[in-house]
Amino acid sequence: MKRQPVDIPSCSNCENNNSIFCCLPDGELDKLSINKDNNFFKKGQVIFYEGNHPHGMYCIYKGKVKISKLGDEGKEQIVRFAGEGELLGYRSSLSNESYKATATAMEDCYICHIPKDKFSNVLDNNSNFSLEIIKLLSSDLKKSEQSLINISQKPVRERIAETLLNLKKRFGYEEDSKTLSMILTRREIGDIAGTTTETTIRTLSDFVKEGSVNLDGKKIQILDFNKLVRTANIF
Amino acid sequence: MKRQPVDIPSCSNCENNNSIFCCLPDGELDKLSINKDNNFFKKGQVIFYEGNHPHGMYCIYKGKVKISKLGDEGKEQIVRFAGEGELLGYRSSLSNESYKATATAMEDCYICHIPKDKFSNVLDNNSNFSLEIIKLLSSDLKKSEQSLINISQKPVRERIAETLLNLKKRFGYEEDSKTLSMILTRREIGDIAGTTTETTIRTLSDFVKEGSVNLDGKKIQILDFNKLVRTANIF
DNA sequence: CGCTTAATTGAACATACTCAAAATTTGTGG
DNA sequence: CCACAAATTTTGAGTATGTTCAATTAAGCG
Repeated sequence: MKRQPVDIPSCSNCENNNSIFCCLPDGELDKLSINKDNNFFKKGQVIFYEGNHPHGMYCIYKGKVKISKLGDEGKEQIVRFAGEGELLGYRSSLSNESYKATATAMEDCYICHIPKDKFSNVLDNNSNFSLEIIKLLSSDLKKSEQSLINISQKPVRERIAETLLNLKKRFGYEEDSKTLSMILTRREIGDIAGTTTETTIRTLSDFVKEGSVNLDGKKIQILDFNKLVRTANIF
Repeated sequence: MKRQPVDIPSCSNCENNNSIFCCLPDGELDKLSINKDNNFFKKGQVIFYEGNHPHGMYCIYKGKVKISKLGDEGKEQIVRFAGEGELLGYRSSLSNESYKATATAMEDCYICHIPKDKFSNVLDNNSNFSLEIIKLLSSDLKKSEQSLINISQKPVRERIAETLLNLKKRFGYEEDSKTLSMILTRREIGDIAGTTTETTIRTLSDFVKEGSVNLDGKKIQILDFNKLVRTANIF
């Protein structure tokens, strides 16, 4: 597979305006653009590793990324996903710490890198932007605490159902309005839900038997959304 | 039990200088003090409930507080503890959201309340302070993600051992240099480690048999710290 | 195609939970 | 300070959920 050449616009012309930068005036955005560079990552490639040191932060221009941590026995736990317009690695960079997780490209990605000092400078001079970062962190923390309580207290069956629903909410369907557009291995689904590959497979095949889901290789179709909500036991 | 009258100093004279406010110049600290008020909470009383709405943030002047969330079946998960000089409820307040957890006094507490607008104002005008808040959130998020992976991947025995070690690190020993100064019920220890009361009791009594711990009612003495570290399987 | 990786299935097993009952501790009012 | 009620701790037995390990089949990729 060859790298597809892509023209990367300046931050102020970036079409990913769902991003956290939208609260910044154009002048400030341009400051970020000055030293940014754009990198191509092929599907499966690692953007940064847990334990290594950051020199700035990444912003996804195109593609999807998984953020994961490694447990003691080498088992992976997927912490979250990041999509277009989202930031990666800014926490470690701002706190001057090593990366606390590994970021891996889930598909071919174009990802901009912004040097730490530029980012810090903009942060210092725009309290609105600081507040956005604080809100972002709060939101991530909320989700992490919710995952904690889910994994701690809910049975695997409910967690896997909820994982499918979250994938739907986060990345939506393909054109057929039922196939999850995020393609994951069974192991990765288990790594989100906090269970083994085998249990994931068995549970998914239960869902098929029950008619809430259809499987076509790695493609997962949600046939009965409400049933899956009931299975997930969400209120 | 009667409320003990206590003189609460202005924030700039507060002896809890381990707090996040230390990066602020005195003038700014005084702004926070203007509208703050101090409240007494008896052991066991709730400072705020998950789901309710914040009007500002709390700063602990004296005492210890537990932060917990309720799972679907009503089982509690203790998310973290907060001690003197630490902030509570600032996330929800800054994000204009309801509280995502419940805060309960673990002992008699004096806790200051600072109105939202004062806090926001100081945040807007002190980028150092914003950065401190960002670092604080990053640190909480890091811990939450670590707990997630622990609960997901480690056996109960290791988690309970690690819980004891964390209680030691966080709150230290009494004068005898071996009794944990944080007193918890067996249920609460389980609510941290993500397990049941019965399993907690059985595991603690295993530790006693193995000589790493001694139990005296709710008081827990750590007899062999290194053994406990090995049990916790921490590197 | 051939090779590597992923998915699937089965059976045995272990960890930790549930439920029930008894013993102990703690808190409170008199 | 005591007595009683309430809460907590403890123990036991049975059990379910989910893991582990091994073997087979299918899919993806160069």
